[in-house]
Amino acid sequence: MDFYKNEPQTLLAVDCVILGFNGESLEILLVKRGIAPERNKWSLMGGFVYEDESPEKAASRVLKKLTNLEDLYMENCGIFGEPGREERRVVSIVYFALIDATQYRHILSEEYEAKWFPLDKHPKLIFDHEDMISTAKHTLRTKAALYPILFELLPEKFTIPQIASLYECVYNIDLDKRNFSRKLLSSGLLIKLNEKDKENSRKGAFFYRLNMDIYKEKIMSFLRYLPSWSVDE
Amino acid sequence: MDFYKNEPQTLLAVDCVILGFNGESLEILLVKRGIAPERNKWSLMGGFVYEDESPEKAASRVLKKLTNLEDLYMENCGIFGEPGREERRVVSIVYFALIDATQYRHILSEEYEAKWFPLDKHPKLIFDHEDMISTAKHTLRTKAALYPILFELLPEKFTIPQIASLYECVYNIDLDKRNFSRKLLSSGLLIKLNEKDKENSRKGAFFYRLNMDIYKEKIMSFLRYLPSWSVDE
DNA sequence: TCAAAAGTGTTCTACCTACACCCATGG
DNA sequence: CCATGGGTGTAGGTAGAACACTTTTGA
Repeated sequence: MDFYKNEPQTLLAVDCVILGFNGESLEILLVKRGIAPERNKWSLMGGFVYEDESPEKAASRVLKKLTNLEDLYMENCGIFGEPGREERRVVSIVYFALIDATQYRHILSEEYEAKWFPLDKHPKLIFDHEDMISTAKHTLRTKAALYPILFELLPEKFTIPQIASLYECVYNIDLDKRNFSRKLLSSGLLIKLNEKDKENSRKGAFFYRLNMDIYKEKIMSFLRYLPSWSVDE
Repeated sequence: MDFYKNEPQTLLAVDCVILGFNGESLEILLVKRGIAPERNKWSLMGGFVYEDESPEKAASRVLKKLTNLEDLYMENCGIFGEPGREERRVVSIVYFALIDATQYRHILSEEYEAKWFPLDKHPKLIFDHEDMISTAKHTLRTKAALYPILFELLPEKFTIPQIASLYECVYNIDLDKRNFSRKLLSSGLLIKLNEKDKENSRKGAFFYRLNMDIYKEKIMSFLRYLPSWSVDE
């Protein structure tokens, strides 16, 4: 049978806020748009959702097409569907993706003109893409407050000073690295390696890697107004 | 100009997980589906997104059509777009809505056969609607841990025991009401009224109402690994 | 040997938890 | 006058914030 025959159809797109950490600050990957309208202007990487794929799948596909990377951390962070947001009616689902530092300067597809920009200083973007970045930032902050997802931005081996400066720049704050280090170590999330990073200091900071078992289980939230033991599920 | 002429179009729908609190437990509002396919089976209230409205607007419209209520607390909590989720390809955006207790037994539109069911004991639903409820539950818990949104489920005047039992049933836990009460009062969120609720106990519990100024500002999250003062924005 | 960054120890404080106990009231 | 649920007082513990201090190393 052919249901919903008279219902309106819509152009459905995805746009990706692609974030990376260069060790000092957050950057965002933008592309020069290849199609009209607004051709040759900077924008988020995006694309239309095909009929045989989910929006999430479309976002992965689009991301892979640009970066050649798969299995990135990705999360929906908003839907932009105001009727007037583009010349034609397009509803866009926004995802943010976190790219880890080892793959940071990866081979971008030659097909696109893409470039990393400082997150807080990038060119003007088309349509409502700047709003999309704002919601992505907000979602990232909220999410990172409850779940240890910022590790997705770090290489497999990382030091505590590294992740501290990542937190500093996501939240735009100044951390007491001494207390931060202890808090993090007490979480059980990290496994110490017998190796130091001598690049960035005389003494050198130990490398750690994630304890994946614990990482996956750390789906605990702080429950305001609730006792802290009350986390089930 | 006519852009995107050859791009695929999609049926875009919204589905609403409508939650209410009867003073004892959470309930969900379901409807008997009026159109094929799956006509006459229980489902979430939903509808297609029109060409001249945003998905959010569509959700409000659909919600109002069923309940005659406007300006409910509503939030996106997922997108369901796997190709095989319905007979025909439909991408559905899920919203959850919280209905406050005073409007709880409101006049449902006569157009629909709608009924409140206990959230943890409702009939089988069509398609992936049960998964939608799961993600809504999860989003509600996460959200309510960071923001005081559960007040949306209570009437304008409410007692602390009332909200305590609401928290108990959202998180499926047993609270120490004495400590809960103090914690809540110290938040500055509540304004005490000179009136007691004598319905539910001999002594009677004082009514409170929300301090809206503080309620709106309480967009603070607990930032794991971060000092608590580090909340900006 | 000095500067700089990594990391440890220690104190102070705030808050959370548990629980004893008091309060108000209707039957 | 007592059972019931609302609410306060308080003590002990835990965790965060602040910061002095030690460690490691290259220049």
